[in-house]
Amino acid sequence: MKEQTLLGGFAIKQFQQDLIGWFEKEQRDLPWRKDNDPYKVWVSEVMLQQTKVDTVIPYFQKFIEQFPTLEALAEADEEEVMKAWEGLGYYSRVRNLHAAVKEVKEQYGGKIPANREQFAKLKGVGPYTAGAVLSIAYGIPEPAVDGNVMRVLSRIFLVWEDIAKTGTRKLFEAIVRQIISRENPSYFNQALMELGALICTPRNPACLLCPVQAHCRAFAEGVQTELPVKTKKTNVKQVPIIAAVLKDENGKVLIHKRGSEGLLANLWEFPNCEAADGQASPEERLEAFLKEQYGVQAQLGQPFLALEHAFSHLIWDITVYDGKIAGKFTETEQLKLVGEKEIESYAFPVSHQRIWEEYKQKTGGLFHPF
DNA sequence: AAGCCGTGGCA
DNA sequence: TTGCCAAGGCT
Repeated sequence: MKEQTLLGGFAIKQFQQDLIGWFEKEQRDLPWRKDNDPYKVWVSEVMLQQTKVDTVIPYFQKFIEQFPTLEALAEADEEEVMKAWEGLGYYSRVRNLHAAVKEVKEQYGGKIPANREQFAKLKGVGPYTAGAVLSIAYGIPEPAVDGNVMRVLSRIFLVWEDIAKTGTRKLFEAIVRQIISRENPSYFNQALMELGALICTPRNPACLLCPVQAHCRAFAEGVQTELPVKTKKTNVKQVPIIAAVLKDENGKVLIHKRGSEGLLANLWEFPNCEAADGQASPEERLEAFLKEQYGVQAQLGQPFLALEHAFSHLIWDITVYDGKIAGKFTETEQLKLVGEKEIESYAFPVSHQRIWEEYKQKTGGLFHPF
């Protein structure tokens, strides 16, 4: 076995002691570490997926205040839950969490299952989240392999596999299963991640302060900055977007709810479409789109804002017009006219929050009849 | 398996 | 300024 080759001569007990001892002394005081309530641990782990601790803290506190228990979240309205996630990104996380929590309430009597088989079946619960919640909340010795853990272990055991590849995680899980503390799997897993966040960082790891320096093969060979191996691919394409803040004769604003799949699913937005490459003028194109897709007769005014918004895989170049709604149309669940005050209770992506902020400034928040 | 899915911070 | 990165999961 490859793992056993890797582990040859490795002082497991001493490593556990050094690692956990350091964590007991140096761990950060974080809001989700105040107790081991499985629900709160779960919420924190979902929020922390691909998201920095500093970003998560205020969201976590507000979320738990608003939905203190699994039942409270299960019974909450979708719109309210989306709003609580507004600005955090990766919005399918919260949709899946909401569905999963309902599932736990109905199928497991509100108790989060204490085994990987059942827990990992829930929506949005993958191998990492399952291991994290099971070990932290229930003390079960399951691996919780995230980016931190792969980085730390790749250095300690000199693993040159590409961590960008899907299958590589399993190799690290196999290692963790052999070295995890059976006495305190919670601290062991958390310590590995905390070490990755504070000491064994991607660039300039603080090896001189590292509690497990003596166990680290990368440090011994002076190659810690070459690990982990991670292939990158950046293929970001630009997408031109035409958007509009449209008011009716009463000064109400038209907003649209995005579909339930894909980018920014279920979030609200100001009506917009992709700009054509050349041909028709942007104004005409958006007006035609509004008529065809929404049955809305609109008359665009002037562009008042141009902004660029970068996602991980694409860039929106948005030109925003003001304008007015000319005729009647039918409001639906996805297409609403709302008052200026009411807008703030809907969840918008950051790019459209910016549009609204800018619009309010330009108009002084007042109705103007063009 | 590889591409999709957000956002803000930092060198 | 630009690219890269952060406690991943889904399809």
